[in-house]
Amino acid sequence: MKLSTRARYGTRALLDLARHEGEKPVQLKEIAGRQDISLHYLEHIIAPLVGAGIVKSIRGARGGLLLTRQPKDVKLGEVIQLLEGAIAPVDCVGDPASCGRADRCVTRDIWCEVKKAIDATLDAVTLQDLVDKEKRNEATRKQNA
Amino acid sequence: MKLSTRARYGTRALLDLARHEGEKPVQLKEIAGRQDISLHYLEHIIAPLVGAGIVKSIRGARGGLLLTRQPKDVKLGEVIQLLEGAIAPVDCVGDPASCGRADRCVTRDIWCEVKKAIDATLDAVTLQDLVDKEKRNEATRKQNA
DNA sequence: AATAAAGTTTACCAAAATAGTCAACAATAG
DNA sequence: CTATTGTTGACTATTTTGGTAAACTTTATT
Repeated sequence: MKLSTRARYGTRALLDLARHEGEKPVQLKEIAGRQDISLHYLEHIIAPLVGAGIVKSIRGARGGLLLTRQPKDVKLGEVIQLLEGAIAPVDCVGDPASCGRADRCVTRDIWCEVKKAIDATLDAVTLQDLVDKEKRNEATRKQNA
Repeated sequence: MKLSTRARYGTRALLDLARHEGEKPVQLKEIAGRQDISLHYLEHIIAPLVGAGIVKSIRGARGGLLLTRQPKDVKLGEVIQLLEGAIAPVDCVGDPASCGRADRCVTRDIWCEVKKAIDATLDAVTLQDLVDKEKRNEATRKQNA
């Protein structure tokens, strides 16, 4: 039950993008630098997000990335789904045909509930929530310094 | 976010054990047969459960496995934990030192919540619950047949 | 004591998934 | 035209997972 680093890095990258977005596009290179992620690897991670239309990319000089929606309209569940594929603890949750026992398997019911619990948790959080939280954290740290 | 087959098989095996347990120990071979799991593989899966004392093994002729507690006292969360290791979507959830950013990382907070959601779901179910559910299922199937 | 029936342990292997790098390419601003 | 930036696909290394095999230990039975 581990989250892939793609999902972790991708979430961090989106959060970074949300925080630094303004008029100008944010460059992959900047995000990679701030988040300590290899630029090349980050390219691959961002790709599915561009593909899904969550972020828009602008090529060429002065190019970069932009969010296509407001951070408050981007649920974490959607992001993880794109980076990680569907959150199904076992295949038969999404695809009952994948196991001959699915129709009478009581453990399957449990895995379904687990999936629901995860989805609910992730869908309750938006990028904006993360941005806000990060800002609050930083303010607190500054006070204590 | 996949569950390993060890966790799936292990849960099925324990459920099988709980259902067939009586005075006599239940043999690995029987469980393997009923649950369609390779005997050799099942041995590996059961090992940590024996180690943790959830099941007791009796060697030699007429040996087999026994549950050391009543099925109603075995929470699924505990079982999965043993088979799968701690349910930590990312390492820093269980071990903040594993990532230098843990102290100020807001995404980490989310992963912690996901963990909590999963744990809560799994801890709400016991082996007895599964046994009961399976029995009910079978009764229903028989009626409809 | 001998033997057969269990579980235990260790070693090993193959396939798949994951993490990451590299280099050629495409688009765009200036 | 050219420097800058994202895109893509090929490639590699590592880890995890799923599984098999064989030697070993313990115990019941005769």
